[in-house]
Amino acid sequence: MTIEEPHGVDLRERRRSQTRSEVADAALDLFERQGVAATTVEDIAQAAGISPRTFYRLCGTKEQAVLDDVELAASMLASAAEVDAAAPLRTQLVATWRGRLADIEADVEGHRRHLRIRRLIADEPTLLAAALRQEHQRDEAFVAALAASTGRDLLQLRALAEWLSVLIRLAIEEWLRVADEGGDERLETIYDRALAALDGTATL
Amino acid sequence: MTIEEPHGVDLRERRRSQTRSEVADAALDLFERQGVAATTVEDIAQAAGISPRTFYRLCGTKEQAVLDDVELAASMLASAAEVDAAAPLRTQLVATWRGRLADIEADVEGHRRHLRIRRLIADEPTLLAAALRQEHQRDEAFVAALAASTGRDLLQLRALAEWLSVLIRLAIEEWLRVADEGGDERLETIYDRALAALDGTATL
DNA sequence: TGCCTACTTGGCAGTGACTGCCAAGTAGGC
DNA sequence: GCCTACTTGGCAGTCACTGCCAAGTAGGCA
Repeated sequence: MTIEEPHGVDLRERRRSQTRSEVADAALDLFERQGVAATTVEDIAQAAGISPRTFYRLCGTKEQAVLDDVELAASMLASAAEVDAAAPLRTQLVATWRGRLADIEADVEGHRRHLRIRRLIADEPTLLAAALRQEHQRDEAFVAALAASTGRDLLQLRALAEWLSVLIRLAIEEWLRVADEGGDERLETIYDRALAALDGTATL
Repeated sequence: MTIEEPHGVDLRERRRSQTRSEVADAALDLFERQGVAATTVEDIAQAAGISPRTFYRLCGTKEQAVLDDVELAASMLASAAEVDAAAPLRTQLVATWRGRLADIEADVEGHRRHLRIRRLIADEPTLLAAALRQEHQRDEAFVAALAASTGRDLLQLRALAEWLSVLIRLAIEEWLRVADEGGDERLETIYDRALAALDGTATL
């Protein structure tokens, strides 16, 4: 069992994530064209050139097919690990994320895709539910990671995690809104506006 | 059409929500006993003495059967309408909700049920997804109501709504945690702790 | 009192998501 | 060129959910 580990893992893994992303493309396309409800798994599978059975093994559900790619999750966990437990947490995380969003914006191909998915999520209730759940899991993992690396009070960490999550969501949703109205405001600026809005909450 | 409106609407409505809550009880019971996945709609319908077809008309989905009852939604909208647009919003809303939570705690029968549902949500991914989606819709409606009654900047209102939503979620989840560990801390106190944690975020 | 009509209920049939199981490839490592 | 782990696809089954139609049911009215 363990002996065979280093077989062709990398190669197979690569192939796997290759088809995985082809499937995601096919799904995204069909969802945009016909809506999620009207798109069957068979449609997607056919468009991606695999069998429905394989689709399920690969993606689990229709929704996950387009959602898994929205991987801020890894970023979030990474930022939890990098944190300096002795210094102010919020400041560090806010700064980290400003950089992270700049990276996202820099990858034009990737962020265009990201926006397409976000738009879809906003329109499709079943996608929204799946996305929210994913986000929630991400937040929980984040809290766990923060707890591990800082050892602080759980309620406070939860508050911090949810707060940060709101900040990012606000920024990205505002980004989508701006983009859909033809604006070209930079993501970083939008992020700063979102931050200001969230902080301004105290005196609103 | 319009002539028949005042028929026996109230009476029928009453009957309807009567069976509706019987169904909810049956579902809650079965979910706790066997888990959501292992419980079929037919099980619930049978336990509630109705046909599956009627179940769907009444509840829409398995998950909604237990979720609809978690109606903080009305409260939230009400608090948006009551708001004094000239005074500081956050302060008003925080105060309103302290009272609202006190009411919830006062209704012992009701809050025990509420905790059961929350516990279930925490354990059952499919319920979680549905609950999150419901919460999201609630928040959007809240923003719309706030916008209507205050006319302030949308991004700020969104930030405020999400912030408040986090506060309430933190409080209720902490409440569940405390309850499950046998503590008997008052909900109001927990709410204050959650508020402090969320405010403390800025300097964490 | 008994009909009229709007509304409710339940059954039936159909679609499609998702799963476990089994058989047929396929591709590294010997 | 075989051996073996892993991948793929098909098949059958369960169950969520929907539209349609037929059979109640309960107020309101002659």
